[in-house]
Amino acid sequence: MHTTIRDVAKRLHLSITTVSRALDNYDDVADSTRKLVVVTAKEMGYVPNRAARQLRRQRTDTIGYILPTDSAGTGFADPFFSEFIAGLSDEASAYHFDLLVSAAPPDSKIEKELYKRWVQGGKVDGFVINRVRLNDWRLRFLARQHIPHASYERSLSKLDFVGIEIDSFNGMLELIEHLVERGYKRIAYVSGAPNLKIDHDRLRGYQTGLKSAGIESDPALIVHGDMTSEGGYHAAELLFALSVPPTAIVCINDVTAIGAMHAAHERGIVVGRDIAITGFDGIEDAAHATPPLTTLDQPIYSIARQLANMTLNLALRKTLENKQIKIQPRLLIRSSTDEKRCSEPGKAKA
Amino acid sequence: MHTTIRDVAKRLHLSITTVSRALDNYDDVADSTRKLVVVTAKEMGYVPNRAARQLRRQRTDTIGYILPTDSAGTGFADPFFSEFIAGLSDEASAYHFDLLVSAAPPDSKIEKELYKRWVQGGKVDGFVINRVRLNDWRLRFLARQHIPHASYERSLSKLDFVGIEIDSFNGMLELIEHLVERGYKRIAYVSGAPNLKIDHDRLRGYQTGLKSAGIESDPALIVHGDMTSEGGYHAAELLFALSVPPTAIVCINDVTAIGAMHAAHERGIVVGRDIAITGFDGIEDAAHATPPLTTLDQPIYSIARQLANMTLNLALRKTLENKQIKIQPRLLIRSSTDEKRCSEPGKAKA
DNA sequence: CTGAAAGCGCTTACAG
DNA sequence: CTGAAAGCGCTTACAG
Repeated sequence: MHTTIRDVAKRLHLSITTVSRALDNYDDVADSTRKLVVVTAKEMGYVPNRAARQLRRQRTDTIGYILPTDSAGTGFADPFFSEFIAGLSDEASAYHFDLLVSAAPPDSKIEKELYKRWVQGGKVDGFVINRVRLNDWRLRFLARQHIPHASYERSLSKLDFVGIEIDSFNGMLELIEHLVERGYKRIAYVSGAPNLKIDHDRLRGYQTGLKSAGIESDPALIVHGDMTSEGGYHAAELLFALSVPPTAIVCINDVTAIGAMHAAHERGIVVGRDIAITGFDGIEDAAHATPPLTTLDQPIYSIARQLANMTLNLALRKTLENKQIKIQPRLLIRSSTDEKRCSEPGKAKA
Repeated sequence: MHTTIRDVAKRLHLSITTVSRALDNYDDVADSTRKLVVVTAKEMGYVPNRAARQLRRQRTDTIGYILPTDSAGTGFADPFFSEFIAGLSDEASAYHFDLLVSAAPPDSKIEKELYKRWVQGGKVDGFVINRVRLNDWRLRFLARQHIPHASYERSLSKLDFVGIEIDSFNGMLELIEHLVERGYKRIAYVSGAPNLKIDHDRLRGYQTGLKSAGIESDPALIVHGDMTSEGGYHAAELLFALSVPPTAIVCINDVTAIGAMHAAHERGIVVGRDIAITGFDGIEDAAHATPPLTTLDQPIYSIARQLANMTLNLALRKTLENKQIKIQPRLLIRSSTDEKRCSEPGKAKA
């Protein structure tokens, strides 16, 4: 179909061996030959066939990432993932790696088969994983198969961990402290999925934060979301329907918080005055929400780049400088918690 | 490394030919043999090596998509792309295709090299393209090379077009009509990039809509954004600084509108009362904005699935039922334009 | 410094 | 119904 190495060799009356070596910068090729080959190859538009190279080299120079979509498929609209994928792509490109992407609902049969097929079929050299679950079969599977991978968040298992951890726990402590300082006491939490590592950490941070402030935790104030705006909206509605509603709502992530703000707004509750609402992520839209959203910011793009970097370096059998990176979220205080606090409409239940 | 077809054949004392054919459902294999092969292959965890198959079949069963990122890389946070990629992945998976993703700034050298490398290196069988430019080299290039592709939006060129078009023009007419009906007359437009097909259509729709309503268009009311919230924010600031600011702002997309709402809010201008703001896309966060955003909704996920479907069917040399699909955006009227209109603070300039 | 040859793991005419 | 063989386009020990 396209120009092959054979075409280039023929044109120059050289062997394909020499052409291949010239292009790969082996040092046992005459300089004059190399130059000739390089120029001619470029001129002829020669690009090594990917499949042939993969087959011969027994590696793919490709990393895989599987999006944690809903089973519904639609409504998968968290800008977190746009940024994350952009980061993965850019880092992969910088190393002449490719990024293979697919989508599957977390913990589904589809997910399992995808990972297995990609591993067995030799589609990728390694994986980047996020939205890690507390007990995540992916991590066990990849470790057992000795497939390079870097994950955002470690699971609870004792496995060797390569990846990045964000200190959600201390971030939440700081956030709760901020809220308490502003006078908020009846603070609710909207979760993502209970088996997510980040949810686990953030909930613990929330609870410990309350305890440190001497606030008794009220189970009615912990409600389930699903990390979407829609979920945040419904969760907030439940909270507002309580006999003693919260005066602050801490959300697992920004899009959840945006949904919660919507629910507040619909009831005429003014965010930042009547109620405080907070997020986690630092997506661009959070800065532009009405009012701008107080959040724990994490550098999504950069995290993605680092994860891709770890994975591809593992795939290249290089030793990593840092196998485990810890990052601190940065508390961005904005108007959604910034105005002078309202009076607490009631006391926390016993 | 992994189980190969040879391993399976050896175990069953069959030739690799027979194993291959049994697994591929050729009809000249004894039923009993086929069953045996299928069961054994599954048991042994055999998955055909992707590179070998690609090399032999001379096709990749992979479609490519290149994200139009900023050169900066960071801040690429439009949920449009999360949904779009989810759609591409899901459709590709359904046909046992893979999705290769990379990122490059529009019209950059990097973009050019990526497309060329992917084509020459036989990395993908076809492409899905969006954010089409008026005069888009990608479309010319892929047509010339006879590479299957489907694009979201056609360019201005006369090339055969396979893909989806959205009727931005009539959508905007309808939107402007809605605004005029509500009494808004001084209507501004925040653009994306002037060379984008969608921007071209939407701007024309805006202008024609004004004309139909007998409103003279004021060049000062047309300002540049960049399809991000940040861009929308700054564009709106410019508009608010005009001696006679607009009473309505029509934005190229939803995230731009969210940024514009922020700018309004910051100046104490109440959106939906003091000013109308509209978007385009129908992303989830638009429904949850404060106030919820009036927008022209398009089914992003489904569009992506259809584009992927077109591309992979072209790659499979099947004839498409519809080479060109036109869709109508759906006007979703929400509170950002819904409240009773304010008095116009001034007359349009001559 | 250069080339002939093997082989990566498949698929697919072709022969029987 | 089954198998032996060629060949997809590379890379890389090995020989000279």
